[in-house]
Amino acid sequence: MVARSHSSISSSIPSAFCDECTLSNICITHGVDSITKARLKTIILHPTPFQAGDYLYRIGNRLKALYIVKSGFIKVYVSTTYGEEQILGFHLPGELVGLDALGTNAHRCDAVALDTSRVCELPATKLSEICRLSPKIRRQLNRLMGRQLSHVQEMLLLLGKKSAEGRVAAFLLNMSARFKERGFPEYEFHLNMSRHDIANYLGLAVETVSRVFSRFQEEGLLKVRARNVQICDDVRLRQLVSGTSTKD
Amino acid sequence: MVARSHSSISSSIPSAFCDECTLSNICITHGVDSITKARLKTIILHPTPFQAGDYLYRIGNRLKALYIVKSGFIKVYVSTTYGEEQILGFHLPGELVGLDALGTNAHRCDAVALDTSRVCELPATKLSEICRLSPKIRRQLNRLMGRQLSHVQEMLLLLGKKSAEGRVAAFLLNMSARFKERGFPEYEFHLNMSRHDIANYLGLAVETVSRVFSRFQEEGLLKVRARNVQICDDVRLRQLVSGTSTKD
DNA sequence: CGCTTCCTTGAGTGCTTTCAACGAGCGTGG
DNA sequence: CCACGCTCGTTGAAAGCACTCAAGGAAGCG
Repeated sequence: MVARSHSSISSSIPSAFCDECTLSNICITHGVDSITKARLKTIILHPTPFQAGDYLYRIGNRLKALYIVKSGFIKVYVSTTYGEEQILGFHLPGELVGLDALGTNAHRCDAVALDTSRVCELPATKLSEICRLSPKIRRQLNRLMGRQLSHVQEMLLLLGKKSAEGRVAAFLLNMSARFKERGFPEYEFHLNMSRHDIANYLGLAVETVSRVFSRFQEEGLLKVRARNVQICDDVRLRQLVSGTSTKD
Repeated sequence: MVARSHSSISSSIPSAFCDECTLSNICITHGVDSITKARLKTIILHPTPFQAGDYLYRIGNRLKALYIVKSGFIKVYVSTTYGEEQILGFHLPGELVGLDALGTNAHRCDAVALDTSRVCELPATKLSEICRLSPKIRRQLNRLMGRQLSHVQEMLLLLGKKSAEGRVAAFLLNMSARFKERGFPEYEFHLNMSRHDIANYLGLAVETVSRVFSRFQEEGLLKVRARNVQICDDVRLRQLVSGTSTKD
């Protein structure tokens, strides 16, 4: 049976200042010297938490700030004029949100909280100052953009080459790894997003996701109860991801 | 009939120095003051041209340099251990290649020339110096990363939500726009890549791409002769791109 | 308790893939 | 010069995977 005390990732509340923050090891400020940290402290804001459904920013908004997720869960997506949406990612605590606007100074995505979410805010007006502060920070920003690029590229591989089963398996393993990084159970977690969101993210129909979940459960790879997932056979899941599927 | 003098984009040869380079208006150095440009001149290298099939870098290589394409055509792709490949993009003159390594200092893609290609080389060791040179350059680098991110995100939408026809139409219009930016005919151009590459890039089977090309031609949207393409009805192509297709 | 949203499951359709064959273009070598 | 083999691109026929449509169950909320 799947435990039910899981929304835990939403209730982890790092303290307000970097040097005491429980996320510091995966945060942008990781490895920065204490002087710089002190100056960061004067720059970084801590706005009131976003509630589920609140937008951090919308498409077209001028870049106001970059956000580091402290707790909660952020969904980022693009939508076309015609109303189609494509979810680009789900952001967990420790991750930086808003980089999409660095190029044009205007956001090209929507970012919405799926859960009560606390964030640290790096005001855009202070960004160049932050970058001047230390080469370390510059490198960190580059690293984070690089990581984001890398993630999106993985997604391209997923959407371009993998079957429905491969995509869902990859998604679950990815979530698992990220929960683990954050000190949460690796093989038993709560998905904050709806099946609809998962389907959209993976380029599938809702029904297909549902069916794959069911099939995985039948085959003993998972135990699924609503949004609670327990991974029972990560080895086979990994095989499904790498397993060549369709085309090419 | 499609003209045949097209590989022209490979034979445009900007002069070696930025201030005389015919690409300067779309290059990373655009808008930089002359002092900085002079210093860039001392940093930027001009290696001997890459031949078709030559690799600029391979997955895992340490970041040696960023490359600005001066002429030719670069294909960038990831490949999994199992041998699957996913093409991430095709780079035309004026575009920056190698950003994927900024995060980890190691490349996560392969980059190969599809044609004889000249490049400018920004040595990685000089990168931080370049960044220190001017905030303008920093911003340009950010802009370029942002643009890349933005492009990959568009691709996600394409692969996640569009039908085969929509994908091919979007691909053709994208190429068209980029040729136009570079002063080449907008509605008549040569595709340097194979159908196989196009298919891979768009997450389709080769045969599907071929069929869509044929269908488009039958319907008077295109004229296709081998790799030469003439766009006859860009309006309907645009409709095909935005036209909602499958799922969601 | 009824409403709504979310999720699941079934049946049928269809788009894309797969398998297969063929023509064209091209470089090689007899 | 032409045959040969190769890659590339096209086309046809058939199969399959994922989608659409439809219905019903479960859970949350006023």
